[in-house]
Amino acid sequence: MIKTRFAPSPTGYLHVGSLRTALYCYLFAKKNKGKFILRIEDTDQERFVEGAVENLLSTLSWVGLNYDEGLMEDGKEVGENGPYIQSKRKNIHLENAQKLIDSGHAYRCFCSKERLTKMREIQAKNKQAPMYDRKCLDLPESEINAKLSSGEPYVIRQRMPYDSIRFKDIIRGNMQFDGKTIDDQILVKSDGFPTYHLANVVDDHLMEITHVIRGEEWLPSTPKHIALYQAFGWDVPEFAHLPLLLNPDKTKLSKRQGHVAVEEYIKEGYLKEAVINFVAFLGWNPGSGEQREIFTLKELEKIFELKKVHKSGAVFNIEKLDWFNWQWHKKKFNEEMTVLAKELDKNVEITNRGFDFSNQEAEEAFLLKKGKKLKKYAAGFIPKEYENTPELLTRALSMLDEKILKNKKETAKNLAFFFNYPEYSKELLTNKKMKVDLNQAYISLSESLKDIKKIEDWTLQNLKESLFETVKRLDVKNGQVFWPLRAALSGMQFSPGVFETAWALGKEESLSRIAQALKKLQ
RNA sequence: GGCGCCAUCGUCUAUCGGCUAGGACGCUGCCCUCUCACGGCGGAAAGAGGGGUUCGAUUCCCCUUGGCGCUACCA
Repeated sequence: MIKTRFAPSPTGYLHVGSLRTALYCYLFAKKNKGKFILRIEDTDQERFVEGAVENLLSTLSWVGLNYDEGLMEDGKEVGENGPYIQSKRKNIHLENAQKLIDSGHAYRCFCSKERLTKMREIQAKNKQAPMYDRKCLDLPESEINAKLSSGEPYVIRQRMPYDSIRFKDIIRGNMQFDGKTIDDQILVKSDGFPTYHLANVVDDHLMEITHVIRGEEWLPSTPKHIALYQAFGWDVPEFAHLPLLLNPDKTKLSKRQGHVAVEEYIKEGYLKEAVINFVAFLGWNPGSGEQREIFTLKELEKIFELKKVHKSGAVFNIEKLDWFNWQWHKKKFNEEMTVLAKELDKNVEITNRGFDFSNQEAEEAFLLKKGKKLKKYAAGFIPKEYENTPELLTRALSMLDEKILKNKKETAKNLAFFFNYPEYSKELLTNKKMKVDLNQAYISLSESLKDIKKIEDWTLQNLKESLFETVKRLDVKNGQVFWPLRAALSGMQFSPGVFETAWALGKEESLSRIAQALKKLQ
């Protein structure tokens, strides 16, 4: 049975790079009908951050990466190989460290940090690789006991075998490291806690992890881990080292160059589907000429292959994330709107341009419901004062679906003109390209005003009919009527279309704005 | 400095030795159109360099160059 694990350390938040690691671990396990487990690696007491574990778990659950074993959100642990919080496994680690001392694969080191620093300085000066000089390797038993009983602090170091170590990485193929260049790793710190290296190996073994999938930054320490497995006499798991996620300048993705915490993206309103989809494609691709890019988690579970993960790092390109987000927003919203439209009108026709309703009532009801839905989507980006006229707000929002779905942060900006008629010069009502001069604008506005005044039922349909009638009567091009009218209604160079704008504003306000525009032209 | 990893458009990538090097993001032209947007159709844009192997290399090997990672009593 294949078993993978995601083993984050709770240092504050879930990093997007970690999210991808977790995703790949999850996908690989799912694809192979294996198990995915979560272990908290909190052996570094100095870096402990309050609330970090909770944060990690809730973020993981937000994206939907469920695990079969590990610490659950309610604080309970699930699985037979617990505890899944590393600090609770301290004794297990220490027992195993002792075994290593007994078998000669590890030794106590009493060197002070000062001595070690000095030693490294000298080595650096001599252009040597900084490595522990094994001063404490062959300390006589009597001396060790004396130091121990006098309470001198010590660490436990792994005695590296100095043989060259080879292994096969699933992603990178054959790896080889010269054993002589590998430092005697500290296994247990002087505070009595194990380091990552010991704890990770012991726990992975005890938890029966078959595939260690982790970031490339661990590649150089993999030989140390393999040496440990061998020292213990344990089976060595398979390794897969994932390429790094990069900043635009190609350095390891960091906080300094943009958002790196998954929760930031949640806060910004990114959809989990988009985040997962985007992150899955950073460093992996279904290959075989597949050109589709939009995939659900479920679909990814079926097609994911570790062997197709790349070797080189991938730049985290926020613009592409935005595109994925937009695709997903659109997809989900359209699905919801289709359901809604069918509910309201059994005979609605779905065209690639939108919905054709069989009756006006259905369309009007649809628009209002759509507006309300969008209000929820853009929650937090709508100024409070707009809530004072909720009907206007709903109608206005219903016309801004694409803009809101694309970037809800600009909702207030897009909404403003509906609520406050902007100041503008009469030139806005003209358009050279469309052959609308001041005179034409005056004619178009006064004639269309005359027509729409007669509309009793202020519906989108009626507005369209009425205004096309105006165009026909004046015998001009659509734009010659619609441009000045849209400009007059919105007071803006860019806005939703005429019909939509007029409909949203309502009859009274529309007539008033047209009248005000006409005044400018007199 | 030492050790290691990596190398196709600006970015994410396809290619299992035959390539007029494909797609996506971004950029851009045109069309649609009452503006913006959406949508549709195009365009510019890539195999780091040098050696091999081969009838033929982006693809396999070597070197160079470049980039990155690790080099803590952090993970």
